[in-house]
Amino acid sequence: MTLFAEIRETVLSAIDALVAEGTLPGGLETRAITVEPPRDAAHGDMATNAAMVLAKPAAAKPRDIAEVLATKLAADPRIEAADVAGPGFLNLRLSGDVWRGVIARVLHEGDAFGRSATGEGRRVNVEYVSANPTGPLHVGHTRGAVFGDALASLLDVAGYDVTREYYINDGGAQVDVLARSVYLRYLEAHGQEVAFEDGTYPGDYLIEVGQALKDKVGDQFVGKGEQFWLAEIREFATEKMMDLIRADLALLGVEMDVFYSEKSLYGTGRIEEALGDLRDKGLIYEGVLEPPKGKKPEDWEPREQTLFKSTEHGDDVDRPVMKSDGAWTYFAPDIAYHFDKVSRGFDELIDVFGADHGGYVKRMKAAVSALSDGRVPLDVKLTQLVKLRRGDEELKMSKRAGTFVTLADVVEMVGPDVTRFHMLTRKNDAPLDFDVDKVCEQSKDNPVWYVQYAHARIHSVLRKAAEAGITPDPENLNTVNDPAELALAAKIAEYPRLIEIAATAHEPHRVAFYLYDLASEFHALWNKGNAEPHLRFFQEDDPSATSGKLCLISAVAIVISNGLGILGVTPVDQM
RNA sequence: GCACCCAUAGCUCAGCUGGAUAGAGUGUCGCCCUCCGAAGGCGAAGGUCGUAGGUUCGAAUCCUACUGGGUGCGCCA
Repeated sequence: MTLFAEIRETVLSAIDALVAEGTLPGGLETRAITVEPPRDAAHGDMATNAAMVLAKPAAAKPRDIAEVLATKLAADPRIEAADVAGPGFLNLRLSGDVWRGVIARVLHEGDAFGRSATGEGRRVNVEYVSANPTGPLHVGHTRGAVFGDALASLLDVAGYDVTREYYINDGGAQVDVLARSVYLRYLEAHGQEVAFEDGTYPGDYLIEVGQALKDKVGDQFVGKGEQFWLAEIREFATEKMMDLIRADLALLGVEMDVFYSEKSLYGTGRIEEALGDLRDKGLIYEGVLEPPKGKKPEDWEPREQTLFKSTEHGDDVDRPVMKSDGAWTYFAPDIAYHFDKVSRGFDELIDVFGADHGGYVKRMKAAVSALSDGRVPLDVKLTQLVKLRRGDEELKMSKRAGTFVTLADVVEMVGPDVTRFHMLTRKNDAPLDFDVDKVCEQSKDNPVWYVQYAHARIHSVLRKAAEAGITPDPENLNTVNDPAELALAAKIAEYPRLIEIAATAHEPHRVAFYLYDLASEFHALWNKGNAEPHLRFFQEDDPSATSGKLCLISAVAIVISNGLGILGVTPVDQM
């Protein structure tokens, strides 16, 4: 339980006591009562809206309720002061012992500090990256990979049972294109001149795949028609591409639990089974769709297709699952795939897509809602574009020219830690500027560096103290009592609550912002030591005070390390 | 035409799911910098939270309608 939740319990039992005394009427709804850090620290350590929430049902003035509640709460040893403010807020100031207790707890729990039980062991599946197996990952995929991975870690820390999953789109036309492209490289490896027409992948990365194919099969496909080699090369090339992608992900430290093949859904009855489930629910029918208004395709003709009645589950129009020639649309295997996820017993599903899949969200939610009878929520997180630049120069992507910046390029330029952290310094649904020069800068406006610097600085002090034979010992915590020091401890106390909020909202970027705040406050306290020597962490003639202060900064380092762990960034001890 | 996302300080962005006087970095201006670890520190100015309504004790946050930007819209996945 977080400190905020503990104090909330205290508030609730104070209310119960007031009810028992007859000061407040019984049967009050207390769900809306919150205990939060106030926006302005000058207001105290925590604030509760209890009086305002209870005012109406209790038929009393908020400030009057706040007054009696304040008296009750002030009797608690942990609460030093309870003041009524504004329209009826109750501002609480906690005793120094509470904050010193937080520090001791962090030291005791170590890397378990911040772990939470909010997930209650619920099984959640996070699907991310899922790039087509037709080439190396590029910057866009990088953001999805980092976001999905951090979200998965965040949920794990919050007590969920997390599965990280990659859906391999190896069942559609694009892998045929891949196979044909590899065939061209294969012919090239045999010394032939080849031309890459539109509709093939001209990228250099296929050269070695063509060579590898030659090494494997010799010249048996040369001069043969597609029917002799397409299936085999498709298989061969897809595997090579997945090797490539796995290697790319490894550069970022991303490891999937499950790679799920789209192809495995075809010819195995899985698609038919999933659609059968929808059919049994009366959600599949033959029909003709209206053309989209405004932007009508040139060659629009009304066609009868097999449709999924997604409008019954919140979509705008029904969606085709089968083309007019009887082949499945891409939506059909996706339905089957999500049916499979539901069948595997997940309590929650999360899909991380690129922003260009925005139009796909409603139908996917509709499908999951229908397949699980509303039991399993699906959250789709869209990651917006990454604008990669070096200073004023924009590093452009062009598929036609074959010049696209790959994940490997980015990691090579700035390293995995900087890549990961920076990709998480923006909400997933906001576009991201990634300046490869700026993210490596060593200054305060570079959050990655600033957070790492705080961690390194702390370890530097710890090393220095250790040389003098001083270590952090909670026995000496009573020497930590300056308001500035306790304020830093209070910031640390926010961490577990932040994790719960970020996990519930599926927003890992909050962790990055918190770490920047925490690092700022640590650096500020450090600087304050310049003017006020008693705040310096290393006190020349006072080992016990030093030891107490070491506890405080050790706790900061632990929280930074834990937070960075969620983001997948390695904390450094020196720089 | 429709759907989804976005709009907050000159610039880049936070804002804890409805709370108090809306915050940070950068930029501008003014002081300070013989300081455990240098790559700075303190302070000031800077806002009708895109516009107009609505919901209520209370709105940047929820609802509606507009404006502007992005993404997408039946045999591409």
